[in-house]
Amino acid sequence: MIKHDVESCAKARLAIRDTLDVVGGKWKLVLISVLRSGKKGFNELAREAGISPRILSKELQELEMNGLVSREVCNTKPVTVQYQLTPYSETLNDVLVAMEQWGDRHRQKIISRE
Amino acid sequence: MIKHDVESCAKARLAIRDTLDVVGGKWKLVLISVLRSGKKGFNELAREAGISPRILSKELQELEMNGLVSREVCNTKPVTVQYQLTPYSETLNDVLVAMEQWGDRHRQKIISRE
DNA sequence: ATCATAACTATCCTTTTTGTAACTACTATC
DNA sequence: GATAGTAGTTACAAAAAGGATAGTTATGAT
Repeated sequence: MIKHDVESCAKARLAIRDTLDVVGGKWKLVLISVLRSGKKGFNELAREAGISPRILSKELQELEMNGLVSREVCNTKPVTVQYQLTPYSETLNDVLVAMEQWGDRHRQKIISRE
Repeated sequence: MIKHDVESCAKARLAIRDTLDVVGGKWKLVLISVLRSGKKGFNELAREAGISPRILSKELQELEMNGLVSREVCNTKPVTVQYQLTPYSETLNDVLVAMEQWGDRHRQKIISRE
């Protein structure tokens, strides 16, 4: 059960702001979602997510700083870099799942009433 | 269990984008969170959320358009308006709760390692 | 030597978002 | 009449976010 008094709501607001600070914005959750299908290279990620390199680079750095994504440089012919989710990123599963489900159902709702 | 193949991930990304379109941004979820403690007037909401009237007005309109908040004009001495969550907004509970918990735990994590 | 690929970075620019401050309309009170 | 409270709106400015394009470094293939 969730409390709705003034004090607990202030806490809730703070927590939501914190979450938004880390995974808010247009790309963070999308990138995490993409990375759930396995580690990816930079360009691969850019293609799959439909994001420009400049933004991708910035977003990945932020995700890395927050411990959600790890960057691994591989000693391949042309140096490649692999990005993958960290174990800590799994703590976001509930958020991810909740948003996926809600988005899906909301879309159904919109479509069905047109 | 969650699938991670290319196809289901594309769907997941779409759903996440949809969700972000509706409740993304700096204020939407915060306002919903504030409104969970009961119906509020315009200025009351502005004060509690720390948001300027201009933004508040815009955000409330969008929330209303998406069926998450309802606006009720009351016939009081100075006309007052009550904003409150709709039943449909309850479908966001999982998202809200997940984000509140994650934000809270993430904060703990950050604090404890400083 | 030239071209291609991977992973970025730099520059420039546009759009979106957010904020400030002032102002409107209406009523009630001092 | 002046002032205050409610619910906004308007005009303007600043900042943040996002995007397009080209360039850089490094390596290997042709």
